[in-house]
Amino acid sequence: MFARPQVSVVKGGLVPVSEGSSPTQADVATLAGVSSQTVSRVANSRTNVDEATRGRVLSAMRQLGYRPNTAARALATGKFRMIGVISFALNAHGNARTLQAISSAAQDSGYSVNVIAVRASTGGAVREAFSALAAQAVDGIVLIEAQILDRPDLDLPHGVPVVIADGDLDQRFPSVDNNQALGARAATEHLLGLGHETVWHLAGPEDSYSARRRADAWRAALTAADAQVPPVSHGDWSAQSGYEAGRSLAARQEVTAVFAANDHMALGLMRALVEVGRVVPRDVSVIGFDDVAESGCFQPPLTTVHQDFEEVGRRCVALLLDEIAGCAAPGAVSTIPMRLVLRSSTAPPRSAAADGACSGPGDVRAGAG
Amino acid sequence: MFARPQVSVVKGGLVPVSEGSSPTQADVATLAGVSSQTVSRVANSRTNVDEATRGRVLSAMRQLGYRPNTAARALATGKFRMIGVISFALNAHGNARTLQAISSAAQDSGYSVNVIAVRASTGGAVREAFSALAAQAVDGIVLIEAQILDRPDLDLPHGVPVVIADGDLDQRFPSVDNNQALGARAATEHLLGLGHETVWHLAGPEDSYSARRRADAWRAALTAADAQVPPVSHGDWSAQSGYEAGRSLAARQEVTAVFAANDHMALGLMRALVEVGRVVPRDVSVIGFDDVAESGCFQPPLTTVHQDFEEVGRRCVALLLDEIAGCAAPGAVSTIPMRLVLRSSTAPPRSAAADGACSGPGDVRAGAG
DNA sequence: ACAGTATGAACGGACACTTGA
DNA sequence: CTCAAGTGTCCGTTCATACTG
Repeated sequence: MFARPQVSVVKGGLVPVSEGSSPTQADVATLAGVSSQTVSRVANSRTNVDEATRGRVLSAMRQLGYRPNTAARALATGKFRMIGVISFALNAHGNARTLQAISSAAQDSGYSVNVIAVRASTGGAVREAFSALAAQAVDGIVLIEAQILDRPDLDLPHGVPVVIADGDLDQRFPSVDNNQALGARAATEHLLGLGHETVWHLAGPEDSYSARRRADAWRAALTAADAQVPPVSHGDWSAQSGYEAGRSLAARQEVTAVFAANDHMALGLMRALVEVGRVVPRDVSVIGFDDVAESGCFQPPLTTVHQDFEEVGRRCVALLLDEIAGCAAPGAVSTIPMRLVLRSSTAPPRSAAADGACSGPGDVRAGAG
Repeated sequence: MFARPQVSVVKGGLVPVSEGSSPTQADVATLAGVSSQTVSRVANSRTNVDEATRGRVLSAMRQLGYRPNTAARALATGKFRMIGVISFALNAHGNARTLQAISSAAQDSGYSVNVIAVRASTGGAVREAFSALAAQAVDGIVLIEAQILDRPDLDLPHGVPVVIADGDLDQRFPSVDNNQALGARAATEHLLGLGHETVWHLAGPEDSYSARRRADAWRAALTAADAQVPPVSHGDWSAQSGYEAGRSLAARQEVTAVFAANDHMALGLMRALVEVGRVVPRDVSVIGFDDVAESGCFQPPLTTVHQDFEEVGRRCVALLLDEIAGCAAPGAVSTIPMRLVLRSSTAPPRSAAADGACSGPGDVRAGAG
């Protein structure tokens, strides 16, 4: 029972303790002349503290630059006030915007955000990310872009609240979704409405739920309109992949309208069309998906489907916080509407005006497959 | 000294404790038949544990799905194994990529990442973000895009290791930088080398260090080549702003070469040029900055300066970890090289072949200012 | 009695010592 | 005397409970 070695002794007077390490509740208490218990009450804005006392404590806190130690608080309460976000490719446009929104919303609710960028989609990496880092110091988890869940071996730890953004297929978790089907249908119907006999589709990767949902809706819209369903090409969301897939599309004279699963692939496709001398939208109409900020400056400005990623992020946080609070709706799906943004990359098919000149299959350059 | 209420009693046998809450060190200890101290030793891979014992503990941990409680560990060690990242606009291309890289690198070193997206650049918001959230549960901080630091009233908390990515001007903190000057100079010299009399500049926002550095290097390159320095226009990095600023540029017949401070503004500029019927690169050469993934699919494919954001992220983490470890180099600046990517948006000026036809100032549409 | 405030035990782990071979 | 394992107390907060005026 000697003098405790660590705690700086401020017995004497009102010397502000300003050593290297941050001040503790006890330091504040000493300075304010109250017990640390009272400081805790003030820090958590409890009721039963005298106004004058509260004021003293508050000013002591300010003077010392006191910040409650989150680790200690977390240990004591079992709550971390932190949400985890797991995502592939944070640099992907939509994911980045969603993350930004999540971060803002979390801050507003006094939560901080722990991001994990999963590099490979190897099941192990995801699970490890999940359990190792997130499950521990986090009150809940948002999973963005969840082809992750595709692999059935990935059992998410139960007990930890989870929300899936844009990717769930089963109903195990609440999820927030852009209304992909609505958007894709609107896009397809827009092109059909312009008079195109059918609409081709440049889809996203096969293991992406978003991509799959867009493709399904496209197919359904075509079928509903009694239009033929052409074979789909797949890209990986990148402009480059859109260009590569676009070359075959561009070579087929019968292609007059293409719905690309995102704006960047649409850009690549348009590049491919330019290269073979087909002009958009005169010869081929192109429609994108996402409405990335710069799509209005594409050449030509791209007609596309606008997604509200900010709203997705906000709702994810709201849902997750509900789950954390205990008022969980197990399979709740929150759906965000999308809208078509009309610009200049779509038009009625040329054939509507003058047909006939269309040369036969001899003109087709790439493989007929 | 009654039975402790919380800790589940596993006295009897080897019943795996699988209640709702996660197992503790003590649970593992009980199951393995050792003291919790030994479990701690195994968890931290200390040497002085018998191999057989270690094995027993390890299997007990596995059986229980034990994960050390990060809060408790942080409280005991004073280390959080977490780095904070503060950034404006996470959705901005470069920032997102840097964050992605930071996240990967941090994971590799066993750190997790706490992101804070600062919404407004109001000094208060930043400081609050900084001290309130980050300074607390974090071992160090990476600041991305630091016009933040511009305001002198923002005193970063001392004691917390900080690294600045792409934005420091003073030498208070170690920083990692793309070699903006090199890239901007290369871009300018490339255009000059093609025979353009001078190069115009579409700069980024005035309060961005990156933008400023690029503009400075452009100016220096011009001066070094005895070329006139035209007035600069400013955008906000967005394609839209590039378009708006680009309209004045496009209207001036004397503009034959423009260096845009990023690819998206270059895209907007090209759009503006198209609208007045000037073709790139025949009438005007355009060069961008960033080399965003899709710039090769622009119309025409954009010549630009490639930035290695991944390397920036990696180095930020490395530097920060050094600082945390104590081997800090106060004003260390780590610079990443950039390289020019030649595509199809630049060419010798048209006047080099045939001039004369250039109509006078009467043709200029927008204000001459 | 009642308002406020002080007290001591967790929370789960790490570490400096101490003890047992 | 060395190496394995155990004991005790602290990290900074919260919370239930006991205590003052």
